[in-house]
Amino acid sequence: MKNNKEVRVRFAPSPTGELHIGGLRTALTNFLFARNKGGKMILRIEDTDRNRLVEGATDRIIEAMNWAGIEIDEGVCSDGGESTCQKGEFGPYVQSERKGIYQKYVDKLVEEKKAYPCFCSSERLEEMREEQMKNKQAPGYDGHCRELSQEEVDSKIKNGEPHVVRFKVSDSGTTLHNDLVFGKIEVENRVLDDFVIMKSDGFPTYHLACVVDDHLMKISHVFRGAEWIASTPKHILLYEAFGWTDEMPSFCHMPSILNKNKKKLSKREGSVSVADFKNEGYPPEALVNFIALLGWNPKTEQEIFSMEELIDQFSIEKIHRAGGVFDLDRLAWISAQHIKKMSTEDLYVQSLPFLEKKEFFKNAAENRKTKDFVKKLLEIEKERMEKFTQVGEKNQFFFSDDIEVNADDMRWKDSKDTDTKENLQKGFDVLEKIGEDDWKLENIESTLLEAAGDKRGDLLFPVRAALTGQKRSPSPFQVAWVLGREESLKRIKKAIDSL
RNA sequence: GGCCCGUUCGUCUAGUGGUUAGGACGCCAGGUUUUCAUCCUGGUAACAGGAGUUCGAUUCUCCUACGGGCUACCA
Repeated sequence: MKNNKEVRVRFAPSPTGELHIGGLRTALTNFLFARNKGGKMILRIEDTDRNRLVEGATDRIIEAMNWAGIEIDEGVCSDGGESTCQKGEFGPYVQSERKGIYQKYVDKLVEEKKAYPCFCSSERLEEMREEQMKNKQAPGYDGHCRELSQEEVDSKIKNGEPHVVRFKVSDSGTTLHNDLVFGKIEVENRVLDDFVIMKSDGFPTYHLACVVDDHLMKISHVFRGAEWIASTPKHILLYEAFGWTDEMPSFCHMPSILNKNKKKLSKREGSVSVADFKNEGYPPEALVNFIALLGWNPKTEQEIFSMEELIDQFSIEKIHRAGGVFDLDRLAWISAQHIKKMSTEDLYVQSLPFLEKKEFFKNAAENRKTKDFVKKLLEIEKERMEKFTQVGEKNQFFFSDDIEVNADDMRWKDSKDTDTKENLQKGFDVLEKIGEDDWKLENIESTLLEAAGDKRGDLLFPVRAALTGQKRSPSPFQVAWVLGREESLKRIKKAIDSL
């Protein structure tokens, strides 16, 4: 690979559904590399399998990438609305719009006898494979149509017989490629069969389309999942057949992402799409951080990264080979770290949609739904949150007007109800002296601590319980601060009266 | 079955021809603390196995095992 070549990488998903976690990793790696090298990031849509198309999938893939903060310089993009657009000089960037281009290149190979039409029925192919399996042979095309005479081919085509085009793979020799992550990978050509490059519906297969496009779009580096390692020799053979080996991109395969039982991540095991994680309330930076660290390591002890830091520190040499297990515990921890670092304003903006879905929030009084109130709540929940879906969940007493609290829950160690009552009254008295304007966290804290003296639990515990109605909760200072003077005093009063 | 790839604590990983094999998550135990959470300290736990090379292998080579991928007119 010439190092003066402009870095151009592409993420090339098929629009068959939501963007998968594995897809996100591929997209992210492409993006990090492009940004690190000052190159271009291209989005190409590979929709040559007409049977698996899912309507709207392209939009959802772009949406997921946007959410994750992966930007596209060229190719298919979102115009901000419902539909997609394309930008760049190497378009179109949607493969179904490039049918004519592929046809031209396939014709060229056929002309040069490097490829040939194949009329074998799927039934025959299936039988052939069964037979091969039975004889413990490697299944593969037997070359049946390789030797068809020109007349036979012409007449079959004239009769409109359906056919595919196969690439002729030599029976001898080996194909070698130097993978940037896995190193030298050598395969004997005889284990490769004459693979299909053009399907009977006139669409190219992945192998052909991807090679033609990567060449025409001047792609410098191909980052893709390890599942493609085995077919890379086919692609190299194609580059050779076209005479494009000089400008062949570097191949860089990424280790697989596995689930707990070390199998390739699949839907059965729970969330696998980026949209799932978004809906579960993980901040995008957290998912990105987590995914970046699966199969890549900065060689330092840093664990928490912003996108900028990832771009800055990315390098291919730090990608490793073994597959990695997707560990939700670790994601949760990384997510908590990101949330802790967020500004309260940012946390508010991101978690509000989740809060608004909750019944306890919908049913709350209007003065508990204000931005001011929610931000105060978030200020104290920031330290306890792993994902946005948890917002308010453990502290619903903030939103409810009649909380119930009983004497047992307010009892500090083995004190008596009369002690509880006394301490609540004491708390009430000192808090009442704080004016509305002075109702600040520091003031509340210092006032209560002063009143408590060296017997903190005796005062603080019942006050906290009276304010929350819960056995566990944030501190009485924080709760009182969020709740406000009036409501706090009201709750303590109510608790006193209940004793 | 064939081909290709991989293998360090349960998980993510660092690392070296001679190290007490390091960090992080999780878990456990302590501490701080009014409870919860945060935070701090400590603990737990790994070089898949076998040969070979070597004075010495976790590190280099080979074999085996295990795991994964591919083996489609899917990508």
